[in-house]
Amino acid sequence: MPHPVPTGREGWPHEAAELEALQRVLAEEASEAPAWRPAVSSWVGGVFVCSPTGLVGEGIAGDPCWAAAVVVQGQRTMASAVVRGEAGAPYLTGLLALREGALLERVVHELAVVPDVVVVNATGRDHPRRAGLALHLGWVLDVPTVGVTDRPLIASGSDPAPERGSSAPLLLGGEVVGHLVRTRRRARHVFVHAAWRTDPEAAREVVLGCAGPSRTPEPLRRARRLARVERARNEGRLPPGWRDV
DNA sequence: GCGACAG
DNA sequence: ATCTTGTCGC
Repeated sequence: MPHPVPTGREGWPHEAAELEALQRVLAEEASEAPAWRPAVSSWVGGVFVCSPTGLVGEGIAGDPCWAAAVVVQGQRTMASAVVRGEAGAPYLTGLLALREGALLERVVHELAVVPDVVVVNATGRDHPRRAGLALHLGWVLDVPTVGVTDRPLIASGSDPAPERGSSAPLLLGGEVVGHLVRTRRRARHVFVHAAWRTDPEAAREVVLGCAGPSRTPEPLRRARRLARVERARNEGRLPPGWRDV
């Protein structure tokens, strides 16, 4: 039987209490959603949001923000989009969706193609209500997602071996919610999060499958680059003689 | 009560 | 998130 769809399908509540209630529902739906498995040559999306140069701390609602999305297959960028928007709220732990969610959805909808899976700079199951922004975005878009962050939210794990490709489980209570993954030899590992329709193993495969020479997975690295270049343009900081590539 | 705490 | 970009070196 059909699930009751929460909040009249808004997707991105404006109030903390409403978001928290939605997150509890999403955590439940994520367990019931059909599992997705990465294919050999998936079209992998990456999305990234950046804030104004010089902003420190959590910011406020209305802060200008830049969001970019790219779709990569192999080494090639197949599509990209970048938008300027406003933060929906300050950054508050566990409520990142309030600040960035709507803007992320917007930039993905600007893409000319639909990626098979999207790598999001946020957590997934590693969250107080088991529904971080990466998972939430996948639910809104109806596209599988994986989270990649520099640190965990509330989960933990031990250091993987120093060679590229090694990993260690990311644990929350007794549950594996992702992996610590070494994407580059001797570089600090990244935290890889199971999110919308992805389990920890699928998430790990997606990240290693799209990892290039850099520590940051290629789709995410390219989206970050694009967002920051757009920010520089808007702030009038483009280096003299700058050419896009 | 205090600190920690995705971006 | 931001501070910092490409560059030289292990």
